[in-house]
Amino acid sequence: MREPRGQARATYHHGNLRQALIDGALALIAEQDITGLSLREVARRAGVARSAPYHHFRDKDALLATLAAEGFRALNQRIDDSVRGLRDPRGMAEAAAHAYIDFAIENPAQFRVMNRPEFAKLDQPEGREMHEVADGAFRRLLLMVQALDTEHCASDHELTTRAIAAWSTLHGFVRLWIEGPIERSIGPTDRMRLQRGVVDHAIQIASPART
Amino acid sequence: MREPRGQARATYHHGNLRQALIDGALALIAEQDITGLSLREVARRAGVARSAPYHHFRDKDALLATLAAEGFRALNQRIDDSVRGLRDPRGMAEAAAHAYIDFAIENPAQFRVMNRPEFAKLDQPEGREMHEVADGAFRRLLLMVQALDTEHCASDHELTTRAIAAWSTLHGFVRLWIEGPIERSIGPTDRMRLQRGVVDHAIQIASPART
DNA sequence: GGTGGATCTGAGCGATGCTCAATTTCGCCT
DNA sequence: AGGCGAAATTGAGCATCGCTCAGATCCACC
Repeated sequence: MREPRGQARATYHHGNLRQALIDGALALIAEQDITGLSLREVARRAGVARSAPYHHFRDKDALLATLAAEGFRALNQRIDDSVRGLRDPRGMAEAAAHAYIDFAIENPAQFRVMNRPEFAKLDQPEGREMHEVADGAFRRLLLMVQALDTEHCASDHELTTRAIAAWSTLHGFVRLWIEGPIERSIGPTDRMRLQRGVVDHAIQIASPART
Repeated sequence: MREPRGQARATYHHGNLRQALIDGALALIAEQDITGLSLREVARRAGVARSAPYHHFRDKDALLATLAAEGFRALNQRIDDSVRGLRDPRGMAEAAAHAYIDFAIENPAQFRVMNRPEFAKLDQPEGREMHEVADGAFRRLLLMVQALDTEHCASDHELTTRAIAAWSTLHGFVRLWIEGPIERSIGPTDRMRLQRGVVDHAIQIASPART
C-alpha cells in the first residue's frame, strides 16, 4: 500500500469541478466580499490542489466574469418572473424595478462583481458572454419604458434619455444602499418604504410628461 | 567612501514623503485603476524602500481611505465653487449636479475608491475621517432639495425621499457611465446632451410636485 | 486489456502585504 | 561646537497569492 510515488490521491470530479468552483467562489464572496476571494482558497474549499482551477478558468478574471454572467442570468430571470402575468405597463415597470433592486440588495457581493468592468475583458470569451447577458437587462428596461409611451410617441432620443435616467435612479439607489452611504447619512431606515418612493420617482421619469 | 555597512544612502523627505506617496498613488490608479496599485510600486516611484510607506500609513487600506477622503474634499470644494454667486435654487441645484457628475467622470478611478466602503473601516482614524468628509456631500444635496421647497413645506420624510431619489439618479448615471454599460447599450453618445437630460430629470424629482 | 484524452497534482517563479531590528538624519539642548 | 534622541528610512524576512509546467492519474472506448 505505498503512496503512488510522491503524488497524493486525486479526487476527480469529471466535469462538475467547474460548477463546484463557481459555487464555492459565490459562497466566498458572500461572506468575505471580493477581497477574500483567491483561487487558492476556492481550490482549498473544493478539496483539490491549488492548480486545479486553472484547468477550468483561464485566470482569476475569467472566474469573476463567469460569476458576473451567472448573476446577470439570474437577474434577468428574476425580472421576467416578476412581470409574468401582468398586463398593465405601469404595474410591470414597478414589478421589474423592485425585482432589480431586491436582487441587488439580496446579493450585494455578486452585484458588485457584476459591475466591475475590469474583470470582463472583451477579448476573452467569458467577458464577451458576460456583456451579452448584461445587455439583456437594459433591453428589458428599454422595452418597458417604450410600453409606458404608447400614446405620446416621444422621440427616440427622449425615450432613451428617460430610460437611462430611470435606470440610473434604480441603479444609483441600489449602490448607495449596498455601500452604506444612505443609512450613514440618514440613520436606520425602513428600506421598503424608501424603496417604494424611489421606484415611484423612477417610473415618473420613465413616464411621458403629464399634460 | 565606503557604503555605510550594508545599508544604502536613504533619501530623506522629512514629512513630505506622505504627500509624495499620496500623489504617486493617485497617479497610479489614474493610469492602471485600482488593480495596479501596490504599496511597493508607490514606494518605487517615490524612490524609497518598499517598507517606507508603512511609517506614514498603517496599511494599504489606510492609504486608500486617505485617497478617498482627499477625493471627497475636492468634490465638496468643486460643488461649493459651482454654486458660488448663484441665488436661484434651481440654478444652484443644476450647477451642483453637474459639478458632481463632472468630477466623477473626470476622476473615475478616484471616484471608484471613494465608493468602496471596505477600505474605510470605521474603527480606524482614516476611515472615520473619510466618512465624515463624505457626509458633507450629502448634506449639501439635502440643503439644496430643501431650498427647492420653500413654499410647499413638504414633510421631512418626503424631502428625504426626494433627496435620496435625486442623489440616486446622479450617482447611478455616473457609475453607469464610468463603468461603461451606457455606451455599451446605446452606442457612442453625446455625453453632455444626455447628462443635461438626466440632470433635468433629477431636479424634477427633487422639486415639489406640480399642481 | 491497452490506449488516449481529460483531469488533477506538486513544485516552482515572481509579486505582494506587512513586520522588525538596525541604521541614518537632523532639530535641539547644553 | 558637540552630542542626544526622536523621526525617518532601510533591508531582510515571512506568509500569501496568481500563474505555469511537467508528470501522474482516471476513465471511456476500442
